[in-house]
Amino acid sequence: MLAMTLCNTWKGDVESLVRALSLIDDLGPDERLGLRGLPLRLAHIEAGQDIVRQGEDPVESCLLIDGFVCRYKTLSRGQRQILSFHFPGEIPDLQSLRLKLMDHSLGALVASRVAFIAHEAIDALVRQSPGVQRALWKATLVDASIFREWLAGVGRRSAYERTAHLFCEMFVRMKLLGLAPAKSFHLPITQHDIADALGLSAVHVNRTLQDLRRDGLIATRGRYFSVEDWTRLRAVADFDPLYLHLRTPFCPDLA
Amino acid sequence: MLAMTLCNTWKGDVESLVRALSLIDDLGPDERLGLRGLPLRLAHIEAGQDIVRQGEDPVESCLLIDGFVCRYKTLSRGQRQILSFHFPGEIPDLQSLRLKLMDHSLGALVASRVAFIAHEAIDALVRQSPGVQRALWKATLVDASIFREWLAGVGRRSAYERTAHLFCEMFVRMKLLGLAPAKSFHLPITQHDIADALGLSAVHVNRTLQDLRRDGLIATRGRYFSVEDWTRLRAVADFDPLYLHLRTPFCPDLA
DNA sequence: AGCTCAGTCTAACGTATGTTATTCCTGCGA
DNA sequence: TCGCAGGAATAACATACGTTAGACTGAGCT
Repeated sequence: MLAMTLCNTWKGDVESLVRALSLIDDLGPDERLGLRGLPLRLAHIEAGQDIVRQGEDPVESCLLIDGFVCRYKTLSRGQRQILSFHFPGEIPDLQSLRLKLMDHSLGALVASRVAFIAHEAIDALVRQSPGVQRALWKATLVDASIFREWLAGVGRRSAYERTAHLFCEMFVRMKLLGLAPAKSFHLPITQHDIADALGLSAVHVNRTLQDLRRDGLIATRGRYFSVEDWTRLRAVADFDPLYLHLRTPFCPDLA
Repeated sequence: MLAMTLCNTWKGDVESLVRALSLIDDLGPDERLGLRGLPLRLAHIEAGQDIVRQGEDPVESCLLIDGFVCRYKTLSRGQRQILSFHFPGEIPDLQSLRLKLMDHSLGALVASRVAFIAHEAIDALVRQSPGVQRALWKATLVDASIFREWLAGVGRRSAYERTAHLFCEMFVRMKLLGLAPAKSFHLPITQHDIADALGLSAVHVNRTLQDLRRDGLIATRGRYFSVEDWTRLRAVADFDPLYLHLRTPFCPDLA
């Protein structure tokens, strides 16, 4: 199979988007219908490949169907800062609908399936459906809110707290999307990726993970992570899900 | 005079908003007219006072007319992380139009004049003017882009580079707004504020400023800062104004 | 079974930055 | 003119984290 495959819309693909958007805004039947009608161009992305690059001027945005992607910046001396992680149902580069040039890159951390949606199509939908417009704007604002939380974390939290916070966020977001059935979840990222997300070195992430395990807060097996003590993990991380701006407040239904 | 004064609209106040929005999006005559018609509730904010607080659910947003404000988060152990600085003409809490609860606070760094605009009024304008809607969405996206740049800075740049970068950003943004006539500008912030913005300690900011001065990159006199060597400052900071998403690319008209 | 390679882990050492505490300015109000 | 207070500067010391280098582990491939 080619790296990029062109297909027609398959209705099931856009359901994850509807579900993800419903987490932060109330979608009526018309809005759902409008979203379901968006024309999709399906594509496969290999692990490690970029979907969009810093400086480009894309004419479509990318809905993640399956896999795991991150946004990142590359600085002058080659250092990488990961800005966000994204799960199926999210549109990581929705901002390119309004901002002409990409100020960062979007890359796949594992082999992923994405659906490109032409900006023209989104614009047309948004013009005729204020509800969709509202939901999409809100989605970009939640995005920004997560950047703020990360900024505060990198600026003012210790490596230990920061790492705990990342696990809290990943856990809650995955749980809401149905990607973390119980207390454990599959996060296909390396310690190096975690380091680049938290503004740390890979070595120190390793040390910190060991500390978190020793303290009984999390457990890891391969790339499966599990929350061993949600209450304490959350306390250590100073995690308050307010910044995720969820429509229905998250209640940790854990033993 | 009272701390909060109620007044009617004065047309001049909203011109700075029109000007600021024009930096990132092309406003037609209709859009300008719509913006000028927004009802304003003027207020004075004392230095050090909060305008909105984390956790609140405001029903209006705040256009900064005069002064200098910042957004910040307060973490569990009282540490403060400043998330952004804002100049006259900007609406620092525009996001509260769509996001119910504030995930951070907005505070005045000096005595400031602001104009509150009811969310209802903005919503009404946005419904009838897609152009204004577009411009405001874009403004929140530029906001997010700046958060990303700061995140990359705090995560991956040294204190020296990070401080240089802040001055580059402040200089360019102030110049575009007409607040930095020549190469110098008035930034009414303490070294402590700079520390909280860059994720550093105040002591280290002091050391770093001395280094920047020694190297002939900037000069400071009280709270007046000046760029002494734009080319080198920019190089040290790895500053690329792309992330400001300006409509007309910034050309440093410096000797 | 034996490679191979990516990823994890360990160790020793270096340093950028934080902490605490004190002194020194400087602008401003009385 | 003096006194005051907030901010800037300095000094001595502490440490969280980075760097470099190497050994270990396990999943996939032949």
